[in-house]
Amino acid sequence: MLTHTEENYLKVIYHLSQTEDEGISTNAIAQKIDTKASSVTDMIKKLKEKKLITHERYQGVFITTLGLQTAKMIIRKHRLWEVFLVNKLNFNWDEVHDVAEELEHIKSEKLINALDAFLGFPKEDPHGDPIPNSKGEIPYREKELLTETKINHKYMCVGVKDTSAAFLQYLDRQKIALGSTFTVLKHENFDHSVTILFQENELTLSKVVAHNLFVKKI
Amino acid sequence: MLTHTEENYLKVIYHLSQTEDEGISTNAIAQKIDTKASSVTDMIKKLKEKKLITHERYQGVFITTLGLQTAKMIIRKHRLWEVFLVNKLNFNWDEVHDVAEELEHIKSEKLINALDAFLGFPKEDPHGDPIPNSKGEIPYREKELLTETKINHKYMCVGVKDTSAAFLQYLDRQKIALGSTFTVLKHENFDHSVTILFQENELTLSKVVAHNLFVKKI
DNA sequence: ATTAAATTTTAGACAAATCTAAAAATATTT
DNA sequence: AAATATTTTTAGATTTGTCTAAAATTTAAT
Ligand SMILES: [Mn+2]
Ligand SMILES: [Mn+2]
Ligand SMILES: [Mn+2]
Ligand SMILES: [Mn+2]
Repeated sequence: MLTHTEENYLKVIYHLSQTEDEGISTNAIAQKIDTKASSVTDMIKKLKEKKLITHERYQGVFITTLGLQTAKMIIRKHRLWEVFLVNKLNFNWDEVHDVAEELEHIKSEKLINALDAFLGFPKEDPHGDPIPNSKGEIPYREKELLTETKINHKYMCVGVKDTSAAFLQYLDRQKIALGSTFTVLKHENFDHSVTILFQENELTLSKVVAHNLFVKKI
Repeated sequence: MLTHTEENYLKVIYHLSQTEDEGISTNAIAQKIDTKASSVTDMIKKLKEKKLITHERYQGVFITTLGLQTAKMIIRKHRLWEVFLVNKLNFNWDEVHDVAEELEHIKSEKLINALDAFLGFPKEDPHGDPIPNSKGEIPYREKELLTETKINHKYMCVGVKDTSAAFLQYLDRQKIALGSTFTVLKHENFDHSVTILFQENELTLSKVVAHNLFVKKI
């Protein structure tokens, strides 16, 4: 049985492993968890003891198959609870993260599977992130960043890379939501901003924004 | 901000206070929490420090107004989550307690009020226990134990005093649920069992059972 | 009113999760 | 290759919640 803290560390290690084939560094983990490297070293020993990760001194951390499976179950819970909050309790997509961060630690297989069924087995959370099924399988969905799109093609917004409240609220103000469709008009070479035709208006999105919006050609 | 443990202690103290006007003894708390008296003494100091209880050495514990209000909010959460599990996720009434024991510690005012609304502002949980509203007001409902009923009157089952899975499963086997109606036929003087006419059959319930069933005259 | 029994508190220890400061190992510059 | 900088680990301390064993206090019994 894992503590909340162990689960939070494992989730961070899982996410860092997604974009890194070398060992995950102590510092990288410390930065994500917002703690000290020495605390991470302590926790690494515990997770290693529980066979969730492997680790050699100074060599970085690798997640094991068990760790991977465990992490995916925590992420499954996090994302299902987010769907519940948005679809059933009318939370906005910028309000769900902190609560889901707590709810993801509730330990009941029956609960999470019943919740999954109650929500109609959703494939994605309110930020467009895929929800692992009860076996830990993650549904794949084609998507690319807005920065990588081709001009004069039509796209649909299918996810956000940055899930911070600040970014989500910015999108709300631009009326951009998951499912929004638009045509890419121009990629500005100078500042890498992207101009789109959205709801009959031209809208220019900065590189920061474009680089955090997942879209799909339609 | 209270820890899960502090909240669990406070809830136990609240419940013990309901049937006791003297101070709550260290041992009584220890027994409910399933811990040692010395641990309780330690926790008493913390709860006193936070003004949730008052305490003089060897004199037992009294809950304060702040402690009372805080306890009621935890109980509100516990019971609302139980309603959610039974009404929305199809849990049986004997399966909800342990999960609710975890869910009650999730800290979000918005969440619990949204859940309350989503459930249609229920007045009682799946065991017939009243749900405090957002102000901490507890709806009153007339009820008495089956042992205190009068013969030849009709009653409706409105609650259980013992909420253990074992008792709830016993009631399931007898087909007795909240809302069930019956006529009291006889109080047996010798063993204090109660015979009722329920669904056209005579059913004799032992003292233990009758003393844990709340009913209301109809 | 003593004595005996039960309850409650204190003292000291331990595991979990954190921190600071210092040491050890690795990586980067010159 | 040596010197310097960075990263990582260790050592030792702190807080929370728990425990055992012993002391203090209250309650019950003789
Ligand atoms: Mn979390
Ligand atoms: Mn999400
Ligand atoms: Mn609890
Ligand atoms: Mn209940």
